[in-house]
Amino acid sequence: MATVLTQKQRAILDFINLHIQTEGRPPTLKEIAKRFGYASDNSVRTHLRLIHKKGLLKKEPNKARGLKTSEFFGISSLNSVNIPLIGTIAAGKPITALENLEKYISVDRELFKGNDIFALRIKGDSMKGAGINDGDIAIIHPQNDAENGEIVVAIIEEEATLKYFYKEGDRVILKASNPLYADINIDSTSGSDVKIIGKVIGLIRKL
Amino acid sequence: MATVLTQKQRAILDFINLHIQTEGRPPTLKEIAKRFGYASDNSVRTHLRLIHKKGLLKKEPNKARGLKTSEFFGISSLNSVNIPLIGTIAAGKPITALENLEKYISVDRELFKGNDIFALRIKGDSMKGAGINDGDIAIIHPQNDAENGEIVVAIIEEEATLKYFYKEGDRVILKASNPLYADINIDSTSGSDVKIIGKVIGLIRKL
DNA sequence: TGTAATACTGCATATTTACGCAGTATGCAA
DNA sequence: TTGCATACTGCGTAAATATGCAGTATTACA
Repeated sequence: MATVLTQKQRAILDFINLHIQTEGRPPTLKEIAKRFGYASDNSVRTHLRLIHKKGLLKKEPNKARGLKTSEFFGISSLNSVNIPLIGTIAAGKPITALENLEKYISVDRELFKGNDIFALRIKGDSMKGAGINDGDIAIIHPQNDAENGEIVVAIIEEEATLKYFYKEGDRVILKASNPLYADINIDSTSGSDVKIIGKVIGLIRKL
Repeated sequence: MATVLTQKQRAILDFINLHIQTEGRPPTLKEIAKRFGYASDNSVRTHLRLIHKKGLLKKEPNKARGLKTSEFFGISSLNSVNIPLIGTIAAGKPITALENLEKYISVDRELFKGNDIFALRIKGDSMKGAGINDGDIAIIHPQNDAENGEIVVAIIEEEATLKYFYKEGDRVILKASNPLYADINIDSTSGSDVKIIGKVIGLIRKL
């Protein structure tokens, strides 16, 4: 008898599990009580005590949201990361600022590795020759430098633009793959408004 | 320029993520302060505010352990689906058979919707004009038909190939975007070996 | 019938936790 | 220099949260 949960207990345990998975934190006693329509959170406590007796719940005393379910949720084994998708660039703001945020998208964490990677909605056809089309989503690793031939994100006149990166001595040349666009030269001496903020490490397209 | 997190901010964000994953709940301000040796939890608060400004952290005010990292925005892990990545086609097997499986990859479920969608590693440059390069991963929705102009996966001589799909009365024409490849006509009367197995709904590229 | 386990209410209190305010220090850029 | 963003301390307070205690129903079961 002592190994099986009653319906109520099962429901409460399920709710706790779900809460952790969706909210990233366990519920409080009051939140559980509210969910099940209990007037007193003490009702919940007796249930929790019983579930605990049956070994399916741990509790750290005197801690806010101290519940732990034994069915350790495998978020650590999660193979995706949510990264911000930047739609438009707001003048004077950090590129990943809230103002620029379109939404979050989920990408495979093995495929696109790195801290602080983000996604950028591409406008225009300057990189069409490289298979990057208008409306595509580029995955960006933030960095200020790159290797020759890599594709970087440059902020030119408040606009994020993709270009091929080439370095010749002290000079940096940004080339579009589309010959209609002129090369951009960045001289280390001349103060330039062009900033390289990252390197393209991947691409996602929705058809 | 603060496009990226500072080292401290990154370390704190990582700690929060790790804490959620290992403990099942976010840390409190004091727990973060203790971890980093701060005497006052207010130090943490300023850091959190800055991380929040950069869009990588949410906070539910007046809640114990109210922090949410971007991993847990929305429905967290439910944000993504794992789909099989098909590397090579083994003769005589269903396309998603184990023999063909390269691995599983995780994709955003909002971006690529549908049951039984799978990923296909693209070989060759027959669709280069459409921005699909050799080595790209195409996201496929299984279906036998399509609309004019859509890109489909056809099995031609035991090889999965991408083609534009066109229908003229009873005839189906498969065109490559690369003019070096001849069109393929499928006549409903003639027994053909060409099979359309799905439609390309998206693309993922690792650079 | 009685008794034990489950299920629930209500209130008071202690602890945890978040937050507001006031201040110091450092590096960096105009 | 001034100004500004980052980095940090310390204190006081209010809200959130857990817990202790006392009690009532209901159900299952011996």
